Parts: sequence; structure tokens; C-alpha cells
Amino acid sequence: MPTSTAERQARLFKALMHPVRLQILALLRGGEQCVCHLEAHLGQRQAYISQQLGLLRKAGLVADRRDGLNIFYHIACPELFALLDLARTITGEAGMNVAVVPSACLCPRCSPPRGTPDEMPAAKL
Amino acid sequence: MPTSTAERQARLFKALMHPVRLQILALLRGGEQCVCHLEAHLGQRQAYISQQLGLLRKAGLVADRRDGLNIFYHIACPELFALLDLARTITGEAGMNVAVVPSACLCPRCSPPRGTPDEMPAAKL
DNA sequence: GGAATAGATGCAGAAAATCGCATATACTAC
DNA sequence: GTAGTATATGCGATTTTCTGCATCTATTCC
Repeated sequence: MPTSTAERQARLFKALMHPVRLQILALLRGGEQCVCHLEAHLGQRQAYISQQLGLLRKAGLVADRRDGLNIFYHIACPELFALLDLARTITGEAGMNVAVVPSACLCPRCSPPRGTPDEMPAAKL
Repeated sequence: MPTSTAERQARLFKALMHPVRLQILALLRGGEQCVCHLEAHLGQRQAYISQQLGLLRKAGLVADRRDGLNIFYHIACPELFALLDLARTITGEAGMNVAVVPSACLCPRCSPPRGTPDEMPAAKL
């Protein structure tokens, strides 16, 4: 294997070597998410999440889309799903399927204007 | 995804994030290799190779077997092959098959007491 | 036993990643 | 225009990784 190939692969793995970034990717498997959603789920502050997202973006693993004030992130290359599944197989938790717990995020996606506002904390605006 | 799961995955990727370690794994795809072979192929000194091997060993990705003075390393979990293939797909060189150039390693495996030492089976990457 | 060879390990300076904080940018509402 | 919200970025201190050097262990041969 030429050095350049190894280095390109190394860059990919380097982007994946951080627990918070892996958790972000896991959350994005359920579809695109805005930053405030990730912030609420992971219990980390906005600037921190944004920094990790910036790294993933620079690695080409995620892409963003702006919708008004919110910016929604989604996984950029589909092969990543298989890669993460394989990684879980190797680390010995292949069968684990963790349900994404909805949290009290008030962004349009997390609390859409449905008919029953009692299920969701009323978004003041 | 719980934090512990993410951390275990992160440790796996952390072991894979280094170009030299990826090159070692690529060489091991052709079968088990002794340290001096890796040393000759990668153009790195023995202590350096040994240190990277120690990391891969601690991560459970490779295992070793002693045979006299030589210690032969081989890949410990077969799923790693698929993982590395997928990584190459993502980095955009899926089809590349690089032949390993035989080098002047004098260990029993590299130069067995055959009739013609100049012809060596080219390891498939 | 000693010498030679293959490989592993410990240490230290350099390089890079982590993570907090403050601030900057982009958009919306008024 | 100003104010407010959602997200991004730059800086700095701390921690981790990298990598060379010297040294140590294990095995074989004499």
C-alpha cells in the first residue's frame, strides 16, 4: 500500500476516533438533525458540538443544509453506515440497537406544530 | 448510542488512525509476517515497528506467534479485512490493488532455502 | 557459561488533539 | 436600523500521541 493511500485512510479513521463524533454520527443515522437537537441529546454545549461537526464536515463525512435559523446536518456518504456497523461487530456489540430518546429540543424539527400541543412543551415565539 | 459503546468504537478507530499501522495491516493481509519483514518493507527501524505492533496487539487487532528467534504477526479478527475495504471505498480507491514489492529481508520466511531466492511470491494487498 | 540475533520496552522532546471560553457570523423579527 | 436566536470560529491551556534513542528480554548457537 502506498503511503498516500494509507494516509488518506488514516485521515478517515482519525475523524472517527472520537466518542462524541461517533455519537453524533449515530444520531444522524435517524435522519438529518439540527445542531440544537444534537446539543440536547449529547448534553454538550453548542460550541463544542459545532467544533466536532466542523471536523466531520471537513472530513467529508457529514454535510449541512440551512433552513432559516437552523442548520441541519446529515451523513454525506452512505458507506459510513456499513463501516460503523462493522466496527460494532468488531468491538462485540453487533446486535445492539439503541433507540434514540427524544429530548426537549424546541427546534422546528424536534417540536413540529402538530395538533396536540400538550405532548410537547409549548414553544414560545 | 451509550457513551461506553462510542468509546469502545473510538478505541478501535484510534488504533487504525496511523498510516504506518495501516500499512502493517495491509502487509499482514498476505499472511503472517515476521517483524524484520515489516521492517524491510516499510523502511522503518525495528523499535518503531515493534512499538506500532504493540499498539495493534493491545487493541486486539493482531496476534503473534514465536518461532525460534522470529516472531510472526497475523491479523487477529477477520472482520478487519472488510472494514479496511470499506474504508478504501469511502476514500475513493476501492479498486486499487497494489502489489507488494519483495525486499531484501533475510528472515526464514522471506528467503526460504529454495533453489532460486530471486523469485518470491508477490503478496496480494 | 558467553556472544549474537530478533524483538520489546521505557523515556523524553516534538507535534497534534482536546476542550473550555470568548467572540464572530448569519438569519429573523421588529 | 436594533435586538435576539442559532451556529461557527479563534485562541489558549491541558492532555495525548508521535517518534527517535537507548536499553532490556528471549532465544539460539558455540
